[in-house]
Amino acid sequence: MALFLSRYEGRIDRKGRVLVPAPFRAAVADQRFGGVVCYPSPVELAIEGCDLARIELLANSIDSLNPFSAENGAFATTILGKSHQLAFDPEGRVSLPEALVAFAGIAGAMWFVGLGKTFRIWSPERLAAYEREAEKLARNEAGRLALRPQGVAT
Amino acid sequence: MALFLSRYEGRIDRKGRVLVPAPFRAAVADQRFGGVVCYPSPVELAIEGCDLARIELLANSIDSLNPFSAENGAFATTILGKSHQLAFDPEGRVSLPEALVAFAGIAGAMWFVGLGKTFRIWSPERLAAYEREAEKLARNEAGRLALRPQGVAT
DNA sequence: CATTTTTCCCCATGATATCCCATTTCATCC
DNA sequence: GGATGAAATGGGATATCATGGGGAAAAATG
Repeated sequence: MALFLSRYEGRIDRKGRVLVPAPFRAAVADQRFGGVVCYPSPVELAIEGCDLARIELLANSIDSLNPFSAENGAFATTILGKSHQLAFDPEGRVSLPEALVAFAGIAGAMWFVGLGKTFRIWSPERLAAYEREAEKLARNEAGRLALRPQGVAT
Repeated sequence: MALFLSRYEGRIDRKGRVLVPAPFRAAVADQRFGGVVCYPSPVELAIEGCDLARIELLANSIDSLNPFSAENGAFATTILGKSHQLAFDPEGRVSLPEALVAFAGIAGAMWFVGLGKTFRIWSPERLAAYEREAEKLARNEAGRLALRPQGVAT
């Protein structure tokens, strides 16, 4: 599965296209699907993205609940139902759906922030505000994070 | 098995046809049957759809219950007995059976919502109402959803 | 078996998204 | 510091998708 690191500035051109940072493209280059999947973050006012394999994993995890349970429907509708499979054009650009751009409050500029298995796309203002809080939290909680060897890789 | 993501608006034309969103058609393009299977959702007032392979999986699951149990008959009658195999016309349209349209309360416009292995077709009003509840539920239960590596792929 | 009705195939048109190429910018190496 | 290659940007051309409707084949009906 892909690994997204570091951060890069992005910009919407006048045709609605956004160049995905080259290192993020390289992270998904060896996959069946040449592109990324984006959806509104369930916890922040930002777009979240990952590779298709992770979304398939999520779909399988949801499906392994009772297929007709209320939780199943709720998760699937709020995440999978708002996901967009975005293919790269030959130059590595995608067109971000209007709904996601509006959700994240993006107008022109944006930041791609790598989070490992996923990444987020933030409006510059919201990222700045978020980071002030995130740094405090990370400093306080850093002692709790355990590195756990992976038995099953994905 | 097919993966259905995102959401798309649909519409019944004056000949009773509905264009299935191109990405949903692509999701089932490599299957034996060029089309989808639709049935009334057992839990919501919406049409539910999937590819033929999933219905076969469901039929097998039901069959592995006691063949003469009450549950067996109930599932089979309410889902399999009300399923319709809908083939695409050359333009990718299907004609939704009147019974399903009436069940979902659809009159003209509708929304196709991807749920991963399946999708739902909602009347706009009912989808809006459902989503208000679904988002609450998803937020409350989000911590419970673990990404689980898949032992058995489908 | 004839007639009516329905279904499905086929084509035309318009809108949209994608591809493709030209140009510019940036980073790296010599 | 100049040269080279990769990456980014912009915009015209093209293919794909959506939509509407005529007409033939199949099915249902009397």
